[in-house]
Amino acid sequence: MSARDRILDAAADIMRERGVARATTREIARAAGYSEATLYKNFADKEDLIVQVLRERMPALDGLQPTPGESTVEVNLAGMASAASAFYQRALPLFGGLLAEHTRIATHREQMNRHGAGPGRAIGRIAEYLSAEKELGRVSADADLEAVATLLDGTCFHQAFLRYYAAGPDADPVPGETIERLARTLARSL
Amino acid sequence: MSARDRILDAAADIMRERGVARATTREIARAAGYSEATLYKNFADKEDLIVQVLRERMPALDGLQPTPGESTVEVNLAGMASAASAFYQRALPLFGGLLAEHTRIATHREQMNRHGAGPGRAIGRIAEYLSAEKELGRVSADADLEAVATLLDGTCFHQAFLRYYAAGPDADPVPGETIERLARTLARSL
DNA sequence: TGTACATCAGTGAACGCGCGTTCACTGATGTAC
DNA sequence: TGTACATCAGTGAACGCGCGTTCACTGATGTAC
Repeated sequence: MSARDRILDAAADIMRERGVARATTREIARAAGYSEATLYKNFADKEDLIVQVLRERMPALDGLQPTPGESTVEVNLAGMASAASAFYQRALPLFGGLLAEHTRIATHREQMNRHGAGPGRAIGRIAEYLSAEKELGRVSADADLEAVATLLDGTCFHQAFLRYYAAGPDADPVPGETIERLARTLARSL
Repeated sequence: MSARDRILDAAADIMRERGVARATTREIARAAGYSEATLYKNFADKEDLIVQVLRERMPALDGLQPTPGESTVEVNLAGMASAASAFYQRALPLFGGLLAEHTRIATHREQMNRHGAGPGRAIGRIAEYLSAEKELGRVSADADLEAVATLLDGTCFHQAFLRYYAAGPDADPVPGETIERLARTLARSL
């Protein structure tokens, strides 16, 4: 494992646990087992390090692609909600610190746009799935699929945020019962 | 207008525009038209100043109490969504910076709890309204009102977040059409 | 009415610490001949 | 096989700046007698 990787790991850990504002180059280097000078041999500056952590250590958004036609739409909605909220719970501690500085938000936004990622991406995927179900006739023809996707993703984000706010980076996952109630309610509108 | 008030105003402005991380005591004092020493005559330390800004300059959450039985439930839902998303758009620039530091989140959370405020408060109010409509028979008896309130508030929060992320503290409000589609979709489940 | 003193809003200038960043250097590992 | 040199990962120690914070001080405004 290269020094670069070890430093990225340490930086992600510290950003997650102590927050971006308290993540100093000294502490990151120390946690990685290197000197600060080595950190600067691998990254142009602290900004660069943070950007690379966000690019390379951001958790993946998996489990958002149920097979249309299988199981029930409600169950599939719940599955996607579970995946999305778990993703946001892991991503927020890394990502949230950006909000302290607008200039840094801008930098990050460009990175994400170029990378095809960024927040709100989940909405598109959920809407795609629902659209496929519509083709199959499993959701009503006049439902507003985009709105349903927006409601589901937005609420998952918010739930993750509330838990992060209340219990920090190691908060429990959003309870299954909550997720099922959200999915059931949204399914009623489909 | 007291020095204290002027300093709170200046601090709120700068936190909103440049972000909490870039809000230094020097710049706040300068914008308020006082010396830093005066700032420290009025506030114990920078932490204290920030806490007071969050307490005294946090925008109000108004317009969340439609009269049950009036207009239509769908229109009332849209009105609440509009109020909530406008509130979050104004609050996020002040509030968001907290996420950079977990210790500061904790301090703020205690303040808010003691104050009876904090995020998620809107959910209760929306659910209350829906409950009154249920009494009046304007929403179906088996609807999950708590879930509907959670979906509405969460999505407003997320929409505000997405706009803040995309366009900074002076982003346009969430479009009326978006809000209406969300309200219409949720109304279908009621 | 004048005098002596207390109070208080406010300040310029400095202090010290923490943090990002850099510099000159070392020791190990190729590599050419 | 040995020698001379290049390369490269890595470091200790320092530098300088920015920022939060404090200190000693000033000038204006009561206030008692």
